[in-house]
Amino acid sequence: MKTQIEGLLAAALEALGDQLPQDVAPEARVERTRDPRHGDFATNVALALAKPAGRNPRELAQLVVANLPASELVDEVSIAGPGFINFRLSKTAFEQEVRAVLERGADYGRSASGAGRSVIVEFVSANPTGPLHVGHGRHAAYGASVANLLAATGHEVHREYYVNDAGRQMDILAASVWLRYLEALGESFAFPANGYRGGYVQPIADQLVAQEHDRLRRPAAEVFRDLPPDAPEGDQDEYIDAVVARMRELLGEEDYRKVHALGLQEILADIRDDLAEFGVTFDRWFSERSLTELGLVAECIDRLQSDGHVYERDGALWFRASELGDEKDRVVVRDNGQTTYIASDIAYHLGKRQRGHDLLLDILGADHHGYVARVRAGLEAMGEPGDSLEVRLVQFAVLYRGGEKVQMSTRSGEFVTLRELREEVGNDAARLFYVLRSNDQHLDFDLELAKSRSNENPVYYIQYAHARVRSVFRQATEKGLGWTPAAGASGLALLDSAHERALMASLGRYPEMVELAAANRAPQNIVHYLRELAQEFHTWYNAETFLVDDAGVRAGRLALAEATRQVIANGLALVGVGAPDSM
RNA sequence: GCGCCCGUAGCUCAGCUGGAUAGAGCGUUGGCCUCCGGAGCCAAAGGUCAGAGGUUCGAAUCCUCUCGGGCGCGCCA
Repeated sequence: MKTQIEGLLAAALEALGDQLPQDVAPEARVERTRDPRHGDFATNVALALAKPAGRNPRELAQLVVANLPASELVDEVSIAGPGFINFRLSKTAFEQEVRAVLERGADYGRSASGAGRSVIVEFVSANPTGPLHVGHGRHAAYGASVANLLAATGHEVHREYYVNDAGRQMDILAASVWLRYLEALGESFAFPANGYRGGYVQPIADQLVAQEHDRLRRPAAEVFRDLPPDAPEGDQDEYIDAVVARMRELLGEEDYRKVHALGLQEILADIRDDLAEFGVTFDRWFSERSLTELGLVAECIDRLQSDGHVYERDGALWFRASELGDEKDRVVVRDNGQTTYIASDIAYHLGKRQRGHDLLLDILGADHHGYVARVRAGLEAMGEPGDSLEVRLVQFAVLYRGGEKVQMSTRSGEFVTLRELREEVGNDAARLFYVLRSNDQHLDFDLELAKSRSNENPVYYIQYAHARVRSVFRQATEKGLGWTPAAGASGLALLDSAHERALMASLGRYPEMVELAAANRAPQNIVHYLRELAQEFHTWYNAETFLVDDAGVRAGRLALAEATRQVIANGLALVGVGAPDSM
């Protein structure tokens, strides 16, 4: 609808030709009005052009209006306030839009505005050292919704999970698995303070027992001989690193790798299943280790070196990030010869560009904001545009049960997992609650509210509207009242209540909402829109009976109801929430 | 100390990249089922958009400062 108005306006400006400044000011736009008394759409072109044209805005507005081509879509054009041009659309325009919803079905709201643009969305990317917790759930829901929005607007979208399988945390996981294995075989000792103590480690250790029996068993006395003290007397980090080193020494690299791989494989499988059940899938799980194994990190460092972007100091190799917008220079190769995560990240992001993606969209935790300048500097050093990287930060989610905050601590292994949350409140409620708030706003996630079956809960409120339409159609069938889209389309002309007109107008806004939400990476726009749409539907439902005797009116009302259902279903799909036939 | 994010109704939050009289939900108060699903609807009350400057036809929105909250500032990822 908006595009059609823009078309009319463009024609008018064209007709005026050189009577106006050549360049239409970029801030000149066609927008929805907020107040229905101002019609349906308004444009500020006259205001925007007044200054460059050196003319009175109202006078300009009259000129524009006089040159607007006639259209059956517009009932009235008026000039208001300082020089706004208001358009009141015709009933025909609204009916046409409802027909478009019925014709395009699940495709209604999709556009090609992003066609030809390839976006790689990286999200979740949680360390595979344990199950996902509720914070990761927010990343998953947000990232998946944004990816859906981009796909719906025609972008070519690639979803990726970066697997941090190369770092120290993974070594600690391997050690934790092995120690639980030793315990299972009867060794006894104090579990390291900084090891992974969560219950999920045990089944992996048990599997190791089943596979290897006691082949990897070593006496505890040998394992812990002459290690530095653990916390609280000593340093827990130093201690756990010593345990890892001892493990590698006692098992040898091959068997060490075996345990490491088992831990990684099991936890990743769990994460993958968890996300899949949550409706979140990836096109690729990208291994950090593969970057090193394929020599891409080394290649990247070579390039930095030959282009003069690095220097040596204190035995380490430093990247001149501060010359490219970062706060300080960063170590890419440590004094022990190991590359740092920054080197991997640069290689990884460069690879994303080399794979042909125009936009690299990273969804990261708010605590990673310092990382942005680093990677951007890296991309620029590699000759890639810094603005090809876009980062959206997701703020923390805090769980509440009723009014009580649910305490969590990763350290003790006492955190609520995403799986537990999903089992408690259901996937639909979880998906919707996670994207209800703007990503850069802290989220208070109330478990009781998410479970409640009342109008406090937007999930049920929106789904209920969808189910109600289905129910009405079931009733119609039972009463032997048939309905066809064709009959519905012609029946629309018979609808003229304020509720019906308002509902039609809201349906027509959907494509703009998708466009907007995609551009702003703001799935909450869709949720809020759906809530309003459901509200208008419920209001209409209470005010009017659909299954009336007059076949024409009945067909029209069913058409409008069906179109509403379709848009609700389309919108819910974007945020990964189901549209049930009954509840 | 420096950097990033946030501050909107009693509570939880929207606010369409600067538009016309700032909106929802909950909560509070008062109404609506012989009728397609009451998991619903209608109505009322509730605001110095943290504060102060600035930019302009026009600011919750953009800029500066102040106050308050969160998060960063490793040869960890």
